[in-house]
Amino acid sequence: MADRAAVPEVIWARPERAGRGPKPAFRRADIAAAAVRIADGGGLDAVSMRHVAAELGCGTMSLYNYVPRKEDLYELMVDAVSGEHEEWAPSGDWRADMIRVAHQARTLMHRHPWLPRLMSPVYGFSPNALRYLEHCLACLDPVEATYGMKMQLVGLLNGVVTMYVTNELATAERSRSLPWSEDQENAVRIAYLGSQIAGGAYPRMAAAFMEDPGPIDLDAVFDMALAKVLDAFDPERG
Amino acid sequence: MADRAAVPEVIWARPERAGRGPKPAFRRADIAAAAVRIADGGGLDAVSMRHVAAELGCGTMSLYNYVPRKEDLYELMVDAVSGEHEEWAPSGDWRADMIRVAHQARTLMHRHPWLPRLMSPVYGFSPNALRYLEHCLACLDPVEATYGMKMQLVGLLNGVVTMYVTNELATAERSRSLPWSEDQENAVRIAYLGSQIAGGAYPRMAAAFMEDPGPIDLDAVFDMALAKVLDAFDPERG
DNA sequence: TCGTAGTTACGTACACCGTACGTAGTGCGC
DNA sequence: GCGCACTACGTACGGTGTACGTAACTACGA
Repeated sequence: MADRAAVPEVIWARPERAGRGPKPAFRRADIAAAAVRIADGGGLDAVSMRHVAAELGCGTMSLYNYVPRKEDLYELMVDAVSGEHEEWAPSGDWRADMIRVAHQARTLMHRHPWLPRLMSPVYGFSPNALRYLEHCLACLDPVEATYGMKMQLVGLLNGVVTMYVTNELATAERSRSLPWSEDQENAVRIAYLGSQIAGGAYPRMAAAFMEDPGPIDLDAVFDMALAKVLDAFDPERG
Repeated sequence: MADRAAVPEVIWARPERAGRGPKPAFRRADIAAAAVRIADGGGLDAVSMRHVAAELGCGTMSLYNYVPRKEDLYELMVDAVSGEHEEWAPSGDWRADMIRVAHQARTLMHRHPWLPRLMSPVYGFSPNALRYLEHCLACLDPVEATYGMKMQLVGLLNGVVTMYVTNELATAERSRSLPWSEDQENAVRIAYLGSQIAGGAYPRMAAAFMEDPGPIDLDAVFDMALAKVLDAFDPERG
C-alpha cells in the first residue's frame, strides 16, 4: 500500500511518474487543466474532487494518487494559469515593462476570476511562479536598488493588482452564490446606503455621493493607482 | 409561516425585533460575538451554523431566524470587529492620521486573522464600516482633492493593509489545516526552492537570495510600503 | 524468469456542511 | 380574545473532503 503518512512535501518535488506500477492515466497538467476549466465555468466553489474526477473521467479517489490534498489541486491551478503569463525581452524602460506586467496580470485575473482568491505567497514556489518572478526582476535590471527592494516592488505591485481585481469582481462573484441578481442586490444596498446617509450622520459620505462623477472608468482608476505606486518607487523622484 | 422567498435584502435594513411573536432570545450582536469568538479560536473554517448555534446554546436552525444565509453571518462578523476601530479627532496632519489608521487596521487584522479573507467592498455598507469610512474622510479634510480621489486613497490604503497582513499570515493560517507544522512546511519549500535555484535557470532570484539581508522586519517592511503609498497620493509632491 | 513490492484505480463509508421544510408554541395587534 | 406573524428546532437531503480496503498491474531484485 502507498505511504499515507502525514509527511510534509511540495507537490512539485514529487516525480510525475513513479518507477513501479502501471503508468498513470493523467499528467498533472491534465488535472490542472480540468480544474481550471471547471473553475472558469462554474466558479471556484464548483471545483470539488468529485467534479474534477468526473471531468477527467475517472473515479473520485483516483485523483488522490496525483494530488494528496485538495489544497494541492489549488496549487496546480494557480501554477497552470501562471503559465499563461507572456514573457518578453525587457525593453530597458522598467516603468513601461512593469505597467505591461501589471496589465497582463489584471487581464489574467479577469480571465480566471477565481485566481485572486487563490493568490497566496505560499504558491510562489511553483515553476511558473518562479519564471514569472525572474521575468519581473529582469525587467527591473535598469533600476539601481537591492534585490530585496525589487522583490518588495514586485510584491506590492502584484498585491495592488490582486486587490483591485478582487474589488472589481466582488459583486459579480458574490452574485454567483446568491438566489437573486447582482443588480437587485446592488439596488437594495444602495437604497440602504441612501437611507443611512439621509440620516445626516455621515456628512462627508453624503458630500462624496453628491459629487456624482458620472460612470466610473475602472480601467482609468486602475491605471491611476498603478502609476502612483510606480511613482512612489521611482528612484528618480524626490 | 415566515416568508422564506428569495428576496434581496440587506441584513442591516431588517429590524432586530419584529412586532409580533415571542421576543428573540438573542441580539444580532450576541450572534456576531459568538461567531467572532469561534473564528478567533479555531479559524474561519470552524465557523459553521451548527457550531455557532452550539456556542449560543440554541438549535442550529434557530439561527436562521436571525441570519437568512451564512454569508450574512460573515457580514455580521466583519461589522462587529470593525466596531473595534478606535476613532479620534483628526489632528490636522492627514499623513500622520492615515498612518495611525493603517496601523490600527493592521493590528485589528492580526487580532482577527480571519478578517482579511472576509474583506470585501460589499461589506462596506455596514454601520461600523460607514463610521470608519466617515472617520477616514474626516482625517483627510486638510487634503485638497475631490471626495472621489479621497475614497480611492482610503480604498487603496485598506487594500494594501489587507494584502500585507494576508501575506504575513499566509503560512500561519495555512498550517491550521495542515497535518504538519508550519516550520516543517517552510523547510520543505525552501529546500525545493534551493534545488530549483541551484539549476541556474533563475540567476536573479539566486542573486536575491545571496543578498541575505538578515531577518526580515515585517513592521519595517509594512511601514515602508505604507509611506510609499502615502507619498504617491501626497499633493505636495511632484 | 518469476515472485513480490510498490503503484494505480476506485468503491464504500464517515463525519461534516448549508439549509429546505414541517410542526409546535408564543404573544402582539386588531 | 381571536388570529396570525413570529420564534424555536428536529428531521432530512444533497453535497463536501478524504480514510481505508481491495483488486489489478508492472518494474525491479533474485
